[in-house]
Amino acid sequence: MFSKVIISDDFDSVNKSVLSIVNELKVKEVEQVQYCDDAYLKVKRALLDNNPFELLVTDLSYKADHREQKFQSGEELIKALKQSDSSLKIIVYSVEDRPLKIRKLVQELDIDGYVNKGRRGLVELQEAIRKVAKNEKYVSPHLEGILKSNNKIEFTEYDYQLMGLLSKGYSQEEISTFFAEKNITPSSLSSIEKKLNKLKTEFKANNAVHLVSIVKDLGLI
Amino acid sequence: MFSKVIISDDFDSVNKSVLSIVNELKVKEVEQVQYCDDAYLKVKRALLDNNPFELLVTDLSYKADHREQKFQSGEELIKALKQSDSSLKIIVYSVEDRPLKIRKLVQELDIDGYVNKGRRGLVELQEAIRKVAKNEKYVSPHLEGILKSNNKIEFTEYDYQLMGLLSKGYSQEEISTFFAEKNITPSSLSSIEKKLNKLKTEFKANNAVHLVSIVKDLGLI
DNA sequence: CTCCTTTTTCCGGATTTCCGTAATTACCGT
DNA sequence: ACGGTAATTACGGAAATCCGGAAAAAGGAG
Repeated sequence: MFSKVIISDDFDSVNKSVLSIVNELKVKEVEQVQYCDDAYLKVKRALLDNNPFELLVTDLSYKADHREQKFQSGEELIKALKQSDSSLKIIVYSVEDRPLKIRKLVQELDIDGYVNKGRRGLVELQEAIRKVAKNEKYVSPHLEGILKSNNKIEFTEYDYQLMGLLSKGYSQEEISTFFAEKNITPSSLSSIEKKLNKLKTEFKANNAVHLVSIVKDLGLI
Repeated sequence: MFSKVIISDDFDSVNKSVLSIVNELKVKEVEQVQYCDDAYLKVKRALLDNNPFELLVTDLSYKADHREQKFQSGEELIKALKQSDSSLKIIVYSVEDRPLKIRKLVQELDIDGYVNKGRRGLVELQEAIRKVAKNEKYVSPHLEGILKSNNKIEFTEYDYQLMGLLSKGYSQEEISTFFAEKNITPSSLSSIEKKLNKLKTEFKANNAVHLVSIVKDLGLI
């Protein structure tokens, strides 16, 4: 089992109960924070002190408040930490259950565990910590399926911008001139129509309104 | 202080820590549930047994799972309970921070307290319980402002349906025939255009896509 | 019932989106 | 440099939307 763990979650209600189940596991040293930046600083500090954390349990979304933050989300935090300290294990504990998001975390960012907050979230989290301590991976049982499904809809930076502008009320022509100004290709009205069409068939949308609605629900924009 | 309290939240992580802070308040009898239906049944049962609950602390959104539920949300639960037992005090403990939703709860459903889950949520919740026990009302400090602002955009059932269909990919003409079939007036294409226009100016939207995007962000659909 | 106001419907034209096809350009390997 | 393929752009017509104004219907007050 781990001997030094850090917990990061903005809600005190979650933080508190996660702390208690980590304590049940007889972890000697446990710290908890409510901001990504604090988590980052503590991990870095411990590393410099030659007494590094072995596990980070973190949420994904953090409410913004008066405190200015460098890292706005758990994902950013993880990216930064993965670069500097590859030995730190990471378990994400979040309500997020959208396939694309989770797949990105597990496959690209290579986290060690993903536990979905839910009715049995704490139980699963305890199980996850045990597994990860044994160098195994863990993903909430009801989510494992979605990682395997080769749902290979790829959503590029271009798509992201396009849908973003559309949802902000830009007409297709306005998007065209916008792209032209920023030297983003393709920028012609025709190309934008084509791209939109492709996205509409991919996401089975009837029209632009529907498409934006779907993409928002999937959390892609 | 209360002597009999029921806590309802689908996440075990939240449920657990809410329980602990209620216990700190020396409440004799505390029960907790993870489904709205269970909360309803327990409250009703206790009422019949002449040993009613005095306070309900509940979340608003409940994840659906395998168990079939009569009440899908905390709001539905509250509506039902308010009808049958007017003496039961209710505090909502939720991440929801959208003005319209909260105003509805506080003003229409007449709940006794609204605590926003956040970094100091538990502290606020304890304060809320103390106040409500003294027959006072409580709303999280940072949210009080939004209740006063006379932001009187009213969103009717008609608007709700209209925007819902639009976001599901219906064309305006399809919505027209749909309304005609269901005897929802006005149903003519022109009226729908007019209504849409009104909503567009109200929400400062450039077009239909923009409007749906805004309304989704506000949580109105 | 009559007058007046509001709501709903009808209508016409401008604009935008939608959709297929054709022309042009860019890219790549040989 | 050349041919071939893919990506981008251009274009034209149909459909949908956007936007006013006017007609018709509904509702309310006296």
